[in-house]
Amino acid sequence: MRPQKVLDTQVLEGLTQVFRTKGYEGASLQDLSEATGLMKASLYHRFPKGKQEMATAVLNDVAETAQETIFDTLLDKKLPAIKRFKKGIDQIKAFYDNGKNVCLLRALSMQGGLELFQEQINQGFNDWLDVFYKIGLDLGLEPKKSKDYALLSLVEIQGSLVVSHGTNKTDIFEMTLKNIENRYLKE
Amino acid sequence: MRPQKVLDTQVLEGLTQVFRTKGYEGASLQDLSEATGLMKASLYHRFPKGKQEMATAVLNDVAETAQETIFDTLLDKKLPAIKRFKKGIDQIKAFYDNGKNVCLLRALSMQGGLELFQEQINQGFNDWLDVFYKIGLDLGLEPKKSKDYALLSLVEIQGSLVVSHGTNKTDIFEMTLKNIENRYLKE
DNA sequence: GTCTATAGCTAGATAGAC
DNA sequence: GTCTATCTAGCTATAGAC
Repeated sequence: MRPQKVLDTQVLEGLTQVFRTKGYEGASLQDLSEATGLMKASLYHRFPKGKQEMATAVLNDVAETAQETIFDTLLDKKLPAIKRFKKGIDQIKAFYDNGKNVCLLRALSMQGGLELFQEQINQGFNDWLDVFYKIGLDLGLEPKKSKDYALLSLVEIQGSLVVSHGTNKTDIFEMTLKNIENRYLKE
Repeated sequence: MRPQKVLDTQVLEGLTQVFRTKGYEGASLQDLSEATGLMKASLYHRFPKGKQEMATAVLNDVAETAQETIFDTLLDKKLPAIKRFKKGIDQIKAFYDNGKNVCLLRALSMQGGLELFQEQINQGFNDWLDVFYKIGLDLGLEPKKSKDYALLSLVEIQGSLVVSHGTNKTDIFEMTLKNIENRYLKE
């Protein structure tokens, strides 16, 4: 076995970058090749089923990252709810690079990608809702109110990313996160 | 002059449909041809600069539609503020076909489209902010609060469209509109 | 104004040398 | 495991008949 020229994690980083910014149809194998430092044929060696498999791998990897950096923080029962909530918000800020990153789920949600990855996209959004619901309960919200707040939080995160990106004002994202935080903490 | 086989308005409808669902890079001339009922060469006759000109025309047309159906309604000084606000919300619901439509500004906001149409996209979002700001004032909000509510409304509309679409639950969009309405009207 | 035909290029994907 | 070379199909765009 010959050694890998580029580590799997680096390849995933490159692929993620491209799919995030260009979407599924917009991402060409040439883009993916340049971003990873591997020739197209080498990408096919690692992902025999081609572009679709690359996107699936990226979706799984990003889901795992969100789980480990954000969700696990929010639900870490060793910390008091308020503390881990604030830490989680910071992680979200970092996850989206202060609003400069497009959400991968959104990027793959256009026709062409949506049909192929509907299941993972749906699962991805629902994971966010679940986690916000649970931390809401831990913060003392009634179940119904916690469900409402969870949906509202997800909607505002996604919306602020869209508007931040479209208007080129990333402070909209940060302000929105602050608002979300205040809504929970004033309870 | 030979008569048009398809009316300009119908061509624009077809183009809009495709750009909305597939984005800029994802929209092929074949897609656009099928959606409009015109051969590719005929599309080039009407839009000599090609796909980019088609997307620009669509952006302008959608902006005009938003102006005439939503913005003019919200700012129609002949009606009391509360009445036109409620009417405007209904128009927004119709504009996005109860959450089933993707927002064109968002669809064109991926890399590939964003650089080309940044100005129109930015203008589009700012038009929404302006109009919400003005109706907020008319409803009696303080300027600062009206500005906050305007941004929040835009963020929630965009976010609810993303989440509705990604989870295939369009009632999220309608519920969000209801929440936005209530936030203004309880003041 | 619309069409058929096609240019010229890039897409995703594969074969096979090393 | 990575590469060069190549295939076929699709892409945007254009030429020219009607």
